[in-house]
Amino acid sequence: MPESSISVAGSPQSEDFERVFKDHVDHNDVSKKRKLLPTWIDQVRVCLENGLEGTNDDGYSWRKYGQKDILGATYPRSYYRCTYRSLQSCWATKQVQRSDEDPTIFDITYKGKHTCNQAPHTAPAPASPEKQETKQINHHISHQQQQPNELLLNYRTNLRVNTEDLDNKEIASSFTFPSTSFGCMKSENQIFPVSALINDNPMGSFSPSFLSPATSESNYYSAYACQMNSFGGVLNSQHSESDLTEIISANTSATNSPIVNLDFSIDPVEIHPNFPFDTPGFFN
DNA sequence: TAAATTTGACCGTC
DNA sequence: GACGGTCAAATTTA
Repeated sequence: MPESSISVAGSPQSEDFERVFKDHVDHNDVSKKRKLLPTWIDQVRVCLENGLEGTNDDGYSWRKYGQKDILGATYPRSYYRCTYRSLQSCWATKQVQRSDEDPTIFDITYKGKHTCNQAPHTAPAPASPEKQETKQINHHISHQQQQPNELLLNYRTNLRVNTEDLDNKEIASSFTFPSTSFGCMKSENQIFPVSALINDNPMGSFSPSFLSPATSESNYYSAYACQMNSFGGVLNSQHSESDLTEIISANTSATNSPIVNLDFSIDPVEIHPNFPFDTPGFFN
């Protein structure tokens, strides 16, 4: 799969996105007609990067089955279900909603667990729907005179994990951060250096004790503030509060939940802060 | 030609 | 009746 070749860690799930999990018990879906899905939602915010295709491949094979214009949303919402829905009775679905505020960001909501045998890392990985959207995006961007700041912003990553209602502590075992994606993490009002959280593991990982502190309400963690860019710097946050307030939780399992990887395909490059990005021809 | 996508219609919920 | 989610026929793609 192409994205594996651009992955720092070589993970087939390499994605440079903000992934947040929501531990959500869906008590409302009692429709008779509609399939009852497992009661968890895994919501992801994907930031597509210029020149990165397949950044949003979660390793599963999805088939698009619908698209709807959503009230108040600029972009339509796409509906996907597992390719092996019929073959293996896998009822996992996901919804992909392009962000109004930042078209390079896709909000992806996973519903239902994958019950198919397709492991993410062994997936045949046909062009995922996101890939195709990514291609469209990239095509679009290629026709824009993207400003340096926009470029830089494309290499951002921000992540928040909500452990509210975190009955399922499994999230800790499946949730990993790459050490290269950000330099610090914020837990509510506290900033934690990543180095304090991630030890020898090259990919970094949350310890259960970190992810699952007290069971107080709204005890979310955010790995947002430090937006490492490909130029080796830290960007100032330019996200709106709505970006920050995307609270998601996951009631997930280590086996079925797409593993979070925040990989960047471009190696960090040391560039002087005063580097003239506006030099003609530097950005094409 | 099989598989995937598109898209209008249908259905359930609010 | 509006809206979101799903179905399924038509169309496109590999």
